[in-house]
Amino acid sequence: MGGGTTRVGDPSDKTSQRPLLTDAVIGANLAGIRRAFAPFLAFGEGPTDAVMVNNADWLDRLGYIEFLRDYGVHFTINRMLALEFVKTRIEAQQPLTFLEFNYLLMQAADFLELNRRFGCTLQFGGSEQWGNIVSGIDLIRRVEGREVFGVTAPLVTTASGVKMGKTVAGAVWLDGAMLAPYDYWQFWRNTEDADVGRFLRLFTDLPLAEIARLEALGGAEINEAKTVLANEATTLLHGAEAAGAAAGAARDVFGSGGITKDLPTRPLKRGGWPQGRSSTEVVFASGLVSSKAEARRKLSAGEVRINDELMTDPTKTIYWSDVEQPLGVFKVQLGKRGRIVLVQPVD
RNA sequence: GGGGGAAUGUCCCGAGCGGCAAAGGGGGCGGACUGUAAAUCCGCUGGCGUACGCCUUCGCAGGUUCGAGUCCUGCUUCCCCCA
Repeated sequence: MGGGTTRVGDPSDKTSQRPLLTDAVIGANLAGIRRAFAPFLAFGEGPTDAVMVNNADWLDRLGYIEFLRDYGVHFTINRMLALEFVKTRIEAQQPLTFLEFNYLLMQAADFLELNRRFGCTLQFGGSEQWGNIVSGIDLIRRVEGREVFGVTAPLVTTASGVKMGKTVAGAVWLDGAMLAPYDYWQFWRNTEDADVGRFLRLFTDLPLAEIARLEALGGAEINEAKTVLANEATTLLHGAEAAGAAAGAARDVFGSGGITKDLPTRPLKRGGWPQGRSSTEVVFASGLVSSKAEARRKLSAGEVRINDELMTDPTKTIYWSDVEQPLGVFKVQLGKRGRIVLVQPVD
């Protein structure tokens, strides 16, 4: 956790100055990140358990002179100028601040510190971290005489070049409270054909032979592979039960057109309205749109179905008595086969 | 220290003779076509309101004007050139 490095910000992101975070916020973020990783890692005290540390623990105490003397001596400008991100910035006549230039020293120092404290020998990161990681490897070799390693992965994009992680409601959240398991399952189910094999290898633990069989499926049969991908990925994050429920909900929705309690559900206050609320209010309550104006637009454009009926009048009253039984909810759907949210009237 | 340039719809890029809710892309959402896919074509993409409508946006703060993204002044940040 970069509680220390966050104070200087991400050098590559020049458009937005990263705000200084208070210790309280950093603590909350740390807890949040820990929660996000919990399904995949076992945190604890055991020999193979995961630990999460905050680099503010050692970076904050570091004085400038001390920093220069302990770490600065091991870095030559000659080598740093040869780094790819430095070269490209200089060649492109783009400014490279001293702060950015120093960022990799701090990250290298982190690796060294982790190596000393925990015997950490491998640093993993996105491909843009290559220079930072290699600098840490060099530093550890010089200071400790130990050989350590780095692994980088390319930014994952879809076959059509789109960055991974964007979806209707924003990002693909790992937190089930931010993105319902059903929607997480759907995200994987809607993978592009060309990505299925790659994603199965990257995001599931299936045997390679099985993956090879799945990605060989052609035409509409590839959908079977997508279902497997969705099941596996959702199981890893939310567990087999949630994955099964999401798959079942999908069968009901896309197969029979029915609804189940496993679909995302949002409340709608009855308030002072005894009979019902306008279609705009109901759609807004679903969270499928971010404003009532957008709800009106989408209704008028014929994008919305309520209880399987195309609803084009933004002012039409939806009566409380129109809820679908036995769940007692309105089924709000964006697009003919698009996202579905159940809206439940509450007092 | 001196000179020049730039900041636009809070997703991004980017046009913008003083009348602008603001061109055009990309992205996103929807439709047609399909297989809950891709590609292609079409529509939508500031907020509030049932509605004539109202409100808020162009780095920040003032000013000129009936009226300012557009002109003037100061400030902030960034870039380039000279020293």
